[in-house]
Amino acid sequence: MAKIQTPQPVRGTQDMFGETEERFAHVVATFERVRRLYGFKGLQLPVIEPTAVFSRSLGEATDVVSKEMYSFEDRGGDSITLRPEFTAGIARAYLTNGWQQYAPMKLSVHGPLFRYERPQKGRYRQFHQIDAEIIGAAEPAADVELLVMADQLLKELGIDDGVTLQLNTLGDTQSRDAWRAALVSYFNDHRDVLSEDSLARLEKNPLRILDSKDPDDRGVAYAAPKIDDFLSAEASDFFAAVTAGLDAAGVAWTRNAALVRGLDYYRHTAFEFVTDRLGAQGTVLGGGRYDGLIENLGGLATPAVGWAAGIERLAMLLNGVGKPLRTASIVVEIDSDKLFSVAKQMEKRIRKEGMPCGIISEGNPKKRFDRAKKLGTDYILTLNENADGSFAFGVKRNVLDRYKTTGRLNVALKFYLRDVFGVSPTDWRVVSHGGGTLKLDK
RNA sequence: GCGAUCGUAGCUCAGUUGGUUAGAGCGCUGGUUUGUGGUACCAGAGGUCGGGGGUUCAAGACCCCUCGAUCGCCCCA
Repeated sequence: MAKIQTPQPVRGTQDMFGETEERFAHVVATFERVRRLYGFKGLQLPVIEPTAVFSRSLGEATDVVSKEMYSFEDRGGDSITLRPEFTAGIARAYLTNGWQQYAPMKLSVHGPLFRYERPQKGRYRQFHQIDAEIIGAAEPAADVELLVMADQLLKELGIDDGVTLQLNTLGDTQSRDAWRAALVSYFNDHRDVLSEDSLARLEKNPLRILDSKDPDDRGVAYAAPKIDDFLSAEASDFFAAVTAGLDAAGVAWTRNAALVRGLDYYRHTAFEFVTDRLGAQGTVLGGGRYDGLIENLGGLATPAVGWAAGIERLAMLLNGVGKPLRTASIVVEIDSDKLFSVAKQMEKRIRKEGMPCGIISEGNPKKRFDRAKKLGTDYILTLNENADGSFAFGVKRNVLDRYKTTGRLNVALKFYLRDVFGVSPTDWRVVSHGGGTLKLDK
């Protein structure tokens, strides 16, 4: 008989469990809380879109469209793509639902995205992002709002340490085009020193030479023409307004004139929060203004700005998952229906008080304690029977109460112990806070 | 798409220049001891050494292919 081969997971996907999952959930929960503080509305969007949503919005970035999207034909012969980003889908929803009527819109989403790439540190084929966008707002205050929110989010996650906000402007269309032309001619004059990769970039995506990692390119890139020399008065004022807004809000930033975007629809502000703690994938949150995108999708020229951040990367940077909930295990030491029913009632009250709790009553007594210890619960409550038929109720505390949550256990069982067993709340208070054993008379 | 490193039990790994029947810790199962403080004891189950092919008297080890993982390059919406 042939052995059944267990199917393997799809490359670049992950199964999250335990601490990994808790970190992930913490990032999402924090984002959901913070985005509300700034008045961003939530969105739920399809994971699949017509391929045109992305191929049209991404425009000339042929590598990205042809090689790095998960696309397939459905049974009707339509080309469908698993969303590789949020922005294009949001723009499509904005247009097809007539959301112009609500402009300017502050929107947020999170969920899975798919890119057919080689997995590496902090980079998966199915990955997850949080995303925030402001559509229909042309003023620099929108950029500032988004950045202030991002800054607060990173601070609340406790990962702002070692993370810096790098900021640049790509100018408006005229500025950007003039700068790009100057760069092409400059790099053409220095072909001899450019790396092989950068010679290819010169044809396809010259701006990208500026942030090349190749040491050969560094010198030329550093001396390359600067956007500042090509900025129109309007573009210059816009950027000044953004930086002034950040300063006023107390958000630290550094100028990175080499920070660029590969796609043509980006204008003005480009930014990345960067860390040195994630190897080659240093960007923790990135975005910019994409005033040209909605036109690419057939809409009226609509200003928009937004950012996205990889949840996995944020989760990796998390130092802890926040304030832990105190937990309890009830060990019923011997098999007894009466003890089990007492345990059940205690468990219910403890849970109702918001403290996770479970009963352990399988295996020999030693195993029960081993299991309770292994669960790492903060309190182990024991139930046994004394020789005289009364119950012995023990409380063992496994942790120092750094978070002042001792009260919960006390409150959960206070009246139960008093009403059913006549235990005085004072005696119970001592035991629940310091540990010890109580005799429960029926 | 390219490069480097790696793949042995459920997990983390050992396994010498190729040489008897592939090991340990943890976990798991059963039991013993003990009214429980992260350290008891005994026993047991569990491995096509990622997969395929080759070299050899002999391959977990060497060679080729393949799949996967990790890290980097390209790309990064």
